[in-house]
Amino acid sequence: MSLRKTGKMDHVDFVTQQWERERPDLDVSAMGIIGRVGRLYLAYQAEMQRTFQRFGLNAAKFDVLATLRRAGAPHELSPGDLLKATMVASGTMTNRIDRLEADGLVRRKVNPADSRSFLIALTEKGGALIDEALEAHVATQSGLLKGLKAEELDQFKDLLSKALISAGSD
Amino acid sequence: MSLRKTGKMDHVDFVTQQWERERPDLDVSAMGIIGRVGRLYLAYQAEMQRTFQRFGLNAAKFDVLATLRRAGAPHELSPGDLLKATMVASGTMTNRIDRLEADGLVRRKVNPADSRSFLIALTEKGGALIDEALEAHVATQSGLLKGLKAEELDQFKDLLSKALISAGSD
DNA sequence: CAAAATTATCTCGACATCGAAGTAACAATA
DNA sequence: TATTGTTACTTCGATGTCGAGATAATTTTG
Repeated sequence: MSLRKTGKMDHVDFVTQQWERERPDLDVSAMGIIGRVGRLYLAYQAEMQRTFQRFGLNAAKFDVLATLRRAGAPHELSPGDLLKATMVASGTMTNRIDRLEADGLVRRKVNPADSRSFLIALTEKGGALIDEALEAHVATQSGLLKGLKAEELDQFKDLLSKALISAGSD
Repeated sequence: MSLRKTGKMDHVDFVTQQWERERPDLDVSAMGIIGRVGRLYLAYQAEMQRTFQRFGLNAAKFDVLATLRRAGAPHELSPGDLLKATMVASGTMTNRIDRLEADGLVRRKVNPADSRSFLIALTEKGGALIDEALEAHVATQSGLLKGLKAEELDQFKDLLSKALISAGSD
């Protein structure tokens, strides 16, 4: 590695520059964007996780509790509903529910409409916890973006939406 | 859930709207950005993984092979160097090297400068594979962004850099 | 109404990751 | 050179995820 990080170069620039030296035949311009999306995602995850931990949660548990909470009263969804909302595999959701149930944050109720299924309901404890954790979470998220002006945030959201469409998502 | 997805609303808009109904006291505007960064990351990962699989690789293996390749000849780094470059835990790197070695894509050579360490070297097979996979990878990345114009890409990169700084990364 | 197909969830083995503790080698000091 | 501290990597147990197959209930079909 003969290149060095200097001046205003971040890690993605450094990698890109290495590729330009080693494989000048390749167009690595897209890597500059996709690489930064990845770094940004990791930075966000790391910071948000700190918030979750303050409430004894992790991203997985928060995800399920928040999904139940924002579904509205009576804060009950079937495992299948939760699966669709959270995009994890079936066994993963079973595991998450098991752990939340062990923590006393949700409980499995019989589903009168379909006894293959259940209703996963927030307990009083779970509801109180997610309401509190959510407030901290949105504060954390605001803090992560506080370096951008309102106009930049609007532009950024537009470009993210366009990028999602370009990537064939949503 | 009484809200419905309609018109040009993506999943993040849907979630945000649920929160505005359930917790109108909270400012969830940051969620619209951070949520999209997350969705975009997942979309990119999913698509890039398809490319890796065509070469019998996954993101973890590609990551290590690419790091060795872009380091330049003789394509050898110590496990510690690879650790720093890839940001995984030490045991994870040991595991990755073990698997790549089992595939015949890298080999552990003695490090003449320090026998606590090794040099992880691309084999001929590994070097040929990563060169080929890399070409497909940059093509995949370009395809993921093809819906954005050159000017939009420039703006997007700037905003991502600003967002990284705002998040305290790099 | 019985049989077949579908649906909803759970089980379980494979795998990747983390990170603390262990082992071996190097470096610094007296 | 003997001791002490540091560094480099591996080991290993805990955790989380995936996804194919198993189980049980519902729905469809004849």
